[in-house]
Formats: sequence, structure tokens, C-alpha cells
Amino acid sequence: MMTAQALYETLLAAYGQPQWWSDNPYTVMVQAVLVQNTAWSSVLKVTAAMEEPLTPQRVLEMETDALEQLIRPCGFCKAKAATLRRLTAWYAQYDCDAQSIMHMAQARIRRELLSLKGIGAETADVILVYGFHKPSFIIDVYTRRFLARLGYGFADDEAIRQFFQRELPMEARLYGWFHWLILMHGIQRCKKNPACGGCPFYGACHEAQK
DNA sequence: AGCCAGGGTCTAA
DNA sequence: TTAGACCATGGC
Repeated sequence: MMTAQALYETLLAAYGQPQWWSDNPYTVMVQAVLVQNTAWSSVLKVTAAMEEPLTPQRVLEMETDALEQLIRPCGFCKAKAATLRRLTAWYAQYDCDAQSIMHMAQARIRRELLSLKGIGAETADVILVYGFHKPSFIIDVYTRRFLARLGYGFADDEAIRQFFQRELPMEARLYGWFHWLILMHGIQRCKKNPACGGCPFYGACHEAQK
């Protein structure tokens, strides 16, 4: 089994410098909700097509029906509109000031995010890492498939979290980059080619998905 | 036509 | 505690 560092180095060498989700914390929050079980292209369709970017104030003051229609192409629009409202109300509790939230303990921020209906572990960790620069490793379906193909037999997400957080420096930047690289790998190489021919892990990548 | 896309909640066993 | 149903839409 490769170490977490070795996995990262291999991905980095193959795919190059990873991107950051967004430097705007609220953009991260909104897009993290919209992308739930939804194609990224649909998220762009909604967020990139707006004349004015979605602000906390707009989300809180807009009519429910208008908000639902706005995000409609992303699917689950009623549920996601309500989740966006709850998440934004939470953000407004801290005056929509990311800096003040970043001063809070990581465990507290995560607990508060998870208490919001519609925000699960993955979405909370995306917001923690990319929005507030807190090292909470993001585990999504790509991460699970990635490790499973390489033969790691983790029992659950908690075991995966332990693996990464024990071996890696606790740096949000690194966690965000790692997540991005796993995503690139999953999308570009292993989607239509489960055998991973030509992928940076060669024959180590085995087993069908899931 | 059917399956999947950077999930989460609720219920039944 | 875990598996399955359900939620909505768009692209291929």
C-alpha cells in the first residue's frame, strides 16, 4: 500500500498543480450545496449565468419561489433552496464574516454545519477546507472509488479520514489540493476506463468501480 | 431508454 | 446501524 504522501505525489506529477475551489467563502458554500449529486456543468450554468453573483443578502431576501427557479437546473431545487437559506442564515449569524468564523475551533464549525438540515459530512468538509481553510479531509464517492481500486480495504469513511489525517500534515491547502487531484483523476482517467489503462497508478488500479 | 452527476434525509428491519 | 427509497434536472 502506498502512503498518503506517495498517493499525493503521484497524482500531482500526473495532473499538475491543482486548482482551488474558490477564494470567495460564500461562493464555496453556495456551489457546495448546488453540486450535491449534480453535474458540475449544471452548477456553472446557474452560477456563471447570473448577472450579479449570489450574495447572502439576496438569498435571504429573495422570494422562495424565485430562488427555487434560479437554481432549478441543479435539481432538488426545493430542498437546495431551503438548505441555502439555512446555511446563509447561519453565515449571517457571524455577520457573513469568514474571518471571524476562521477564528473559531474547527470542531465547532463542523458541528454547527452538520446541524443544518441538508448539510452532510462531504458538504461540511468542502466548506471547511475551501471556505474556511480548516483541515478536515473531504471524502466523496471519488475518494472511496480511488482507494478501493488501489486495494485499500477501509471499513468506512472514518477509517479513510484516519488514514489521510494521520499521515498528512494538517494543512487545509494540502487537503484541498488532494481532493481536487482525486477528482481530476476520477473524472479524466477512471470514468470510462475502469481498467485505468495509462493512469499514473498503472496496474495497481484494479477492480471495477464501487 | 437508461444511467450518472463532486449528497442528504428518512424509514424500516 | 445499515440498506434502500426518495428527492429533480440535464447530458450523453
